[in-house]
Amino acid sequence: MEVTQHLEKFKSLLEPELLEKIAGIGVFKELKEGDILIETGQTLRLIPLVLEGLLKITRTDENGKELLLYYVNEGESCAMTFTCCMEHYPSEIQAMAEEDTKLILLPIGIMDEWMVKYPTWKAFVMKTIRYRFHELLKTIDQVAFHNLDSRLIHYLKEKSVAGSSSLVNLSHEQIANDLGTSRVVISRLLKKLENDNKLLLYRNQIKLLQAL
DNA sequence: ACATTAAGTGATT
DNA sequence: AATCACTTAATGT
Repeated sequence: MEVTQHLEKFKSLLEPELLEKIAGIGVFKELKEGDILIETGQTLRLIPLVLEGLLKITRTDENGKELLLYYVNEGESCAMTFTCCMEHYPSEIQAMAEEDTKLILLPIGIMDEWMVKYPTWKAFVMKTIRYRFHELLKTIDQVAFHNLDSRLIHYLKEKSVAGSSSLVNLSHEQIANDLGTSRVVISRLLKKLENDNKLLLYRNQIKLLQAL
């Protein structure tokens, strides 16, 4: 079955018996780029495990403004689900597929049992929470202690690394959304960076230079 | 050629 | 740094 092959990614993390259970209970789901898995305020009764692709987790304010919190990569799960959805609290974040994504959904009911029954599951849960928390702290750090310039530079570098290319294919608008600001501001900052020979601007594309 | 979307910019708060 | 209003440039049909 398709699910079983994808579970390979979890093989090093979870015991075989557990993997079988996941394959048995889990519901396979595919998201297209831009599809929304969880919206703010929604109560999710399922735990997502990302098999392939990338989920973008954002905070949305009442005006619909977004702020990028972190990404959920392949072989990971959303830490928020473990914490808030276990107790049936509504989600405080939004999860959107950054690219076409395949995932397995597990009912939250299994949590209690699995936590005691499978040490690897407990370790996995703890690990993802710890890692997410770390990522979140990095984001808070950026927001709290750095101005927009350095946040923008940091953001571009991360994108560059993620795509392993000095070319970043994003519009100013998209960047502004991720950083929770307006397009005009991003355009101005980018222009300044271009004048300083830190990067080159094209339509829907930015080339980062060594000087950055 | 025309419409649409992205990016650049001055002025204002 | 945000918003407005407007211009210019690139792209799609």
